[in-house]
Amino acid sequence: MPPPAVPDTARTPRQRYRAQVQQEIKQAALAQIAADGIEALSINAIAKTLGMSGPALYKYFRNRDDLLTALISDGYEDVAEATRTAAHRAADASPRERLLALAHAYRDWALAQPHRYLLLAGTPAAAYEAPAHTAESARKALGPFLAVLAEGRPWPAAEPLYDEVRAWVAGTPEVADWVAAFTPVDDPVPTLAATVLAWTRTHGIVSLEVQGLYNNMGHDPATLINLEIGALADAVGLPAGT
Amino acid sequence: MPPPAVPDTARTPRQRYRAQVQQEIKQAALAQIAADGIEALSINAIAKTLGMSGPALYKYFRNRDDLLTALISDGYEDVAEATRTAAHRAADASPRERLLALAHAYRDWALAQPHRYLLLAGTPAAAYEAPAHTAESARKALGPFLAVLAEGRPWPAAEPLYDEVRAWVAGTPEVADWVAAFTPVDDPVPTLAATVLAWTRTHGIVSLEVQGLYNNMGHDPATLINLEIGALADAVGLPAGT
DNA sequence: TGTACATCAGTGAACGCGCGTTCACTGATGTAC
DNA sequence: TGTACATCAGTGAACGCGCGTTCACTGATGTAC
Repeated sequence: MPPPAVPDTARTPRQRYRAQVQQEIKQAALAQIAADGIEALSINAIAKTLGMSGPALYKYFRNRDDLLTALISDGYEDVAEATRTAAHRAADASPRERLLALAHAYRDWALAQPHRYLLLAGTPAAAYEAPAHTAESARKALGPFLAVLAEGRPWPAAEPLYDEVRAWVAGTPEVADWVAAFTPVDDPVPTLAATVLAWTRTHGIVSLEVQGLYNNMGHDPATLINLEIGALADAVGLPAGT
Repeated sequence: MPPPAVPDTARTPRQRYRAQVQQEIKQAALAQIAADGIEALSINAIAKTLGMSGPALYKYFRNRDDLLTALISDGYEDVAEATRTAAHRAADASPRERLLALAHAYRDWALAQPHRYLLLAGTPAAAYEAPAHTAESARKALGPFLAVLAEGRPWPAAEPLYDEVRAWVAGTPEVADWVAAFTPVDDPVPTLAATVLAWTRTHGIVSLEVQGLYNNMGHDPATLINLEIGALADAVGLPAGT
């Protein structure tokens, strides 16, 4: 896990220093979660590993919940970047292959840092209330799926789902904007529905794998990705040739 | 949530009393988890709600981890019973409808008690080590799926998965026994593979729903179940007529 | 270039808290004869 | 039926612990003139 770059918005030395310490705190927090789970996340323990006193962290985060929120936001950004990168890297492949590449990128991200994946998709922390921008962050990660699936055609069996998605789009303009940002498709409904399906299938596989529930079952989850996402690509008629 | 019956193995009054208090402790623990999340599970707090002193609980569970283990085991038993019940209730329906009934039963169980579902399929507790019988418990919940899916035929696209599952069955005799216990099928491989797929698809939908990640998306997860599990039923050729 | 002031990172002491767990005990319930 | 003993549920005191968070402070860094 490479240390995240300090944003360029930090102009003055003090701002840059501040941003850097903030990153160090988050890294230490992630290391702690990776080692002992989310319930072990402790302001005091983080401070100790950084060689600071506990109260010093309050100069950087208002409280424990704030820190947790930052970690989750970062996670969404990071997985979104992972899928975006995969999309760029596979830009020349067939739509079918691009879709598979996205699903595998999602899985690879989760496997490389399971504790972060569980931060986003595990048991929601009771005290933690998802901030309003969570939905938007999730959309970012799914955007590349939209762009690929726009090249498919409607799947007749999914008609009941289309009806529901149609009402959703009609009622929430930002969703239509989101689709438009990723693809200039006429009717966003089949594309959106297919994206929900791709997300659901990928998540189903990845979360069972990350949680260890596939243990002692003899299959490779990558095979499941190929099968399930491949079947979805076929269902919506994504071209497989170059 | 009806109070679980005290097992009949408790013969003497003392044993019956003991078993009953043990159930009450577990119920109080679940209530606590439901209210404040798993990290709020506390021996002392449970004792307080039951009007006992903290140390008294140590007469019933060796420690906090033991209690957690019991809750998880109970959860597996309970969801297994839910799918079994659904299987019996739908015994006269077509195989396709029976499969859908199982998936909906699994979802309904999870929605009725999300905190318990997350105990089984959420973020694994760091300190908690899954006991050896977890895999066996999970199998019980999936057994009814096996029984229905045995009535399907191989799905050509799933061939790569079959290869992996074949090796798994060959290497672990108890899996073959498990299949045999639920259905007298000749070649267990396609049935097992289909069961893994049914589980994965159902879990993908249910876990996103329970974790609230479908929030502000306008679809009914039940529609997704029908679509995804229906598509699987079609892929393996489960008869739809009566 | 030097001085006066403002900003702000970080400290150390202190707060009240609830946690899991142990221990020696009391007193009620059950058992053997 | 009565007595002696064993079992065992439950208590209260005590342990050491680490937690999140507040507060008044020091001292270094940056800014204005």
